[in-house]
Amino acid sequence: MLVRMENAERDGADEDSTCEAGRLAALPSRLLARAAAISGRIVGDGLAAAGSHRYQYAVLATLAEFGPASQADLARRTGLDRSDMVPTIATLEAAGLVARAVDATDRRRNIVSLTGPGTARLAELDALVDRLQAEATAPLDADEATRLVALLGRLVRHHGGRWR
Amino acid sequence: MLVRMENAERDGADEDSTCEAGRLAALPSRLLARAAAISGRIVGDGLAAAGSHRYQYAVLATLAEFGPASQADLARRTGLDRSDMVPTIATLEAAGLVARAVDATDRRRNIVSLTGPGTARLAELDALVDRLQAEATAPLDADEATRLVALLGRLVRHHGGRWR
DNA sequence: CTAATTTCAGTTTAACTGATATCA
DNA sequence: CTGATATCAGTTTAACTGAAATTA
Repeated sequence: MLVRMENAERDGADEDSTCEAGRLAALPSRLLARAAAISGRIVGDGLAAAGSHRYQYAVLATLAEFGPASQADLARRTGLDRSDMVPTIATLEAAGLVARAVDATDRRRNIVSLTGPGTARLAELDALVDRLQAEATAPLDADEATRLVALLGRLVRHHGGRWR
Repeated sequence: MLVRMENAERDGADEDSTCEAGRLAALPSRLLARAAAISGRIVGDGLAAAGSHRYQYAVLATLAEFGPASQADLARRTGLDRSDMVPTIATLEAAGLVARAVDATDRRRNIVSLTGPGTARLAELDALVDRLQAEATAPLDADEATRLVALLGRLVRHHGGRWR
């Protein structure tokens, strides 16, 4: 399989000695790693500047979409580790953005739910994240970004749909 | 900008409670992170099983393409950190795959060059890496993988062409 | 003097592991 | 009993930082 880029589709930036170049730069795994690092930094910094964190955003967005859930369910739905869930929920609860209550029907579980302030906060963060995603996928237009998402989605789903 | 996936282009895998789902799963930054994690694990494990490492492969491939170079030049061309270069080169030298010699015209520099065994080893690793890239980009066909690489290449080049 | 190179020692951070207590 | 949950403490690893010694 040959998936290297040769010289097609350059974006204007010439190679220089302070920038990696060559066959290596066209390997899918390396491009994925760099694109992930770039987008991760943009989204992480943007959320941090707004006083949040991608773990928090993942929890809030998942609660809004699926409704109240135990921490274990949230971990599965967000892809976060169960142990990283604990301080994330604690921070959100301290900020009044979620409520945590022992499940009366299964007292092992905490039922986590969005509060009113949490819903409002999520609306702000949704708008912010939309801008950050657009920044992260620049210079692709909306159509190209959609194609990228479709390709990545198929790749990720093919490889088991889970992290480990 | 709306770059979410809705329900189009599913790959056969239905959502279940042990797999993250929802809007979140269609965010470019998250898909990039997961695709990078998947391909990084495939390539890293594959190289490890062959007794190598992606840092070593990056150095060998860059030496083959650009010829002998100082460690600082190799760091710039590969995108590796100058400090991670040191043990990488040391390991390659100990295995006889590269030679390291003080540059007579600038005694701060080590000139690193491929040895015969290094060239042979690179040929093996090139074949291995090609297989691993194909595995990492499955289930995309060659054409789709090329499109993915083109999109990622434009994204990465737009964001400065460097890691930091 | 400043600036580049190699090297080392240590930091940071996300992601993860293992163990414990609790409960179904 | 097994198995799920919430929690905590600690590990791992890549990526990075800062500084020393050397040389241009």
